[in-house]
Amino acid sequence: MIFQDMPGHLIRRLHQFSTHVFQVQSRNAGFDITPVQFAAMSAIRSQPGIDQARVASRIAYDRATIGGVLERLEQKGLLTRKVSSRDRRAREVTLTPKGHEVFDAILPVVQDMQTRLLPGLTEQERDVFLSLARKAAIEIDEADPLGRET
Amino acid sequence: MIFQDMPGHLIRRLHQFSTHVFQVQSRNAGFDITPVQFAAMSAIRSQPGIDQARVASRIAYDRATIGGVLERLEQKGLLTRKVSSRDRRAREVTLTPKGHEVFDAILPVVQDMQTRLLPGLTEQERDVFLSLARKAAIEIDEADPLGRET
DNA sequence: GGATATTAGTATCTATACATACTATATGCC
DNA sequence: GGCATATAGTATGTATAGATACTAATATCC
Repeated sequence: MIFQDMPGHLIRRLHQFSTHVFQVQSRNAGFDITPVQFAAMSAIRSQPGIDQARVASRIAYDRATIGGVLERLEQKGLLTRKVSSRDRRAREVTLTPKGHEVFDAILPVVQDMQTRLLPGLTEQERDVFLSLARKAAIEIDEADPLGRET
Repeated sequence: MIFQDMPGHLIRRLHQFSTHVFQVQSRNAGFDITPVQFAAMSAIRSQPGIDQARVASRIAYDRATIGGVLERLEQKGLLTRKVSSRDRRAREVTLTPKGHEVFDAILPVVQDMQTRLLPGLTEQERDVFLSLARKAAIEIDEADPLGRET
């Protein structure tokens, strides 16, 4: 099998393009937000006060990576972290007003770009692709290699 | 749209799983090779003496990343780099005998794992998914955001 | 044939991405 | 309660991943 046709390479290529589009669109809209940062903010917005470990498992990253991501978001003033009173090991994360502002502003940009992540496919083909991707993703979540739980 | 259902997130999840499987299978087989390192070796094997920039464009990476990847492969004794006589800026890359050995040994492992990168899909579904992925990848190559040329 | 534009590789910088190990804390069990 | 175990976050180390800028060398154009 030719390397360029291998599933692994194809998947990587799609992912690379996906992050590329995100970066370009995000910057064009005047933001300095990465895909992971957006994902983290999305998780925090839907669950204010969530702790870091749960942010990580929600969006399927490891704790170490998310620690750094949240630190940078805090430095940008988009969120706050405070030690939980129930569990002094945990840090509860919440979006600041500025964080909400930025998220609300970038959300439509991110939603718009989703249709451009699979160029050259018709809407039907995209639907087929995505439903198969969802099916695989569910299986991956169950095997749980860095997946969620909870 | 729920974050977990967004195309961008699904694609990232598949990519993450794909590299995870690669890492595990590669290690289980006794190798210490990353997906990019395998990709680079594959390009070099099919074109001995290729220069670094072409390795990068063949496998759709930027020059800077590939520079580091090739340096590490050289340190492991899997390839050699020598300044081209035709173009003193370029470095011609070739697999060493050890490099060939390692590549030949890991190739079947990599080919085997390809069918496991989309768990939960039937063979037919996988074929559909992959043909759509290929279609999108071709489009991406033409737009050429970090893509090949040549 | 010399100025100009391109190109190959590297250096630098930022941000993932994840394994592993370590500290502090919490929980379970007896 | 006291101890073994598990968990949250951080620290450390390695490897991408790519933007940007810089140097050296080549190609192009007049």
